[in-house]
Amino acid sequence: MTETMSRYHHGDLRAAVLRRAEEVLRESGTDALSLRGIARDLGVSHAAPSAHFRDKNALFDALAVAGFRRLGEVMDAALATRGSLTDDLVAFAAAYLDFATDNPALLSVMFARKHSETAGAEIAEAVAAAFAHPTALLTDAQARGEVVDGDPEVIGITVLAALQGLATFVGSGFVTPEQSHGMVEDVVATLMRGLAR
Amino acid sequence: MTETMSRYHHGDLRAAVLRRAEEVLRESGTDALSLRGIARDLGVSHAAPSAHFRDKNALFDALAVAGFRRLGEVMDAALATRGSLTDDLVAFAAAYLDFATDNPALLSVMFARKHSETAGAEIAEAVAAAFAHPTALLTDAQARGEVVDGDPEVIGITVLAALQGLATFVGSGFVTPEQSHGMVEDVVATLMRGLAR
DNA sequence: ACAAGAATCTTGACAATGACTATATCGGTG
DNA sequence: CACCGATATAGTCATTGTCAAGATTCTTGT
Repeated sequence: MTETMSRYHHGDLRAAVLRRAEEVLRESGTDALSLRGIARDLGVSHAAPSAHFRDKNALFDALAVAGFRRLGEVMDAALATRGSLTDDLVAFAAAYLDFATDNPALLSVMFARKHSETAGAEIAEAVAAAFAHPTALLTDAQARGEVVDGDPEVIGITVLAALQGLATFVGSGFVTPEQSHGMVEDVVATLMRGLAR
Repeated sequence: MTETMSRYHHGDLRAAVLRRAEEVLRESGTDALSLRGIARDLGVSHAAPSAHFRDKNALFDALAVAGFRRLGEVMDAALATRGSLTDDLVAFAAAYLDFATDNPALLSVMFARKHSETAGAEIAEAVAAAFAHPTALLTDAQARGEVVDGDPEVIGITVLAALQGLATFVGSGFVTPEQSHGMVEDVVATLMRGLAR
């Protein structure tokens, strides 16, 4: 599985393309990403990736799926050891923001608005899987009576939206990663207590 | 001021370019936006826009500034008539989400992570101006004792992040505009009451 | 009024990219 | 072992962003 690097002109492209694409995304941003550039970096011909990705959008779709898978793993890891609900939420939020800080370009690709219809379903599945753990965290707490009654969908989306919004602010530079790190606990506390006095 | 359409080959480009760019953004999305295409649509030579926008990024920067200006106007209008804090927040949130629904591509340009350093300051200024009204809404309420004590920065960012996150979900199709519309009141209520029981 | 200079627009060119077609090579299967 | 699909290559094309001169319009100082 890991023995064939590129003896000939064959190998496990697709995986290599995805890996390299994520690297470029992390190191140089979205618009530094080109199919030809990746092919060049991997030592294959400029049209080789087209055998695995019909389109550049297909590559973006695959990157989005992979991104949500990894984000899901990160959040699962953060929620492996359970404490109080607040502690769990802080850990979850910190993990989300760390991911956003480390992969800002990937995150914006994940939430881009141009996924093909066919890939949309696959992405939606990956999203559901990624957010399954955190939403379960809330619905469980709701079942135990630690969280307000109400549509779990609304509650979950509100929390996730707050984190994604903060991640967007970090990604666009309006909030520094340090600021976001320092704010996580207070933001979660604000979400828990609510605004009203 | 509005008399010179384009008798000759001169006119008020820059404004025309910005206007057309926003149209393309709204109608066809970000990657359908090309300098040459805009020039073509406006009947000028392909390099004409370069006199007003050094770079394609410079155009994006200008679009971001214009976007935050318009977003600020929209929010100001929504907060023109004040009611209860909750009502005001709902009106504000609805206006934000309407803007996001009507201009998804523009919103992603506004929060893109590649603003030149020089333009960064101008954008930051526009952002501050746009969010001045909503944040004042919260700090005023805080001063009147209607909102929890605590760092106003954190409280404001939490609310704005929740809206921006929801806007992102709408923009990427994970939440439909209808759903977001139906959720606004509940989301604001959730933010007001908090999660904890 | 008018010449000088700045601002704006045009034309031409170039390299890079995404996408397409035709062709060659590899791997597995009957 | 021949066949065929999957995979990779080479070649080509239109489009795009960017740059460099050069032309045209507007402004400004005198």
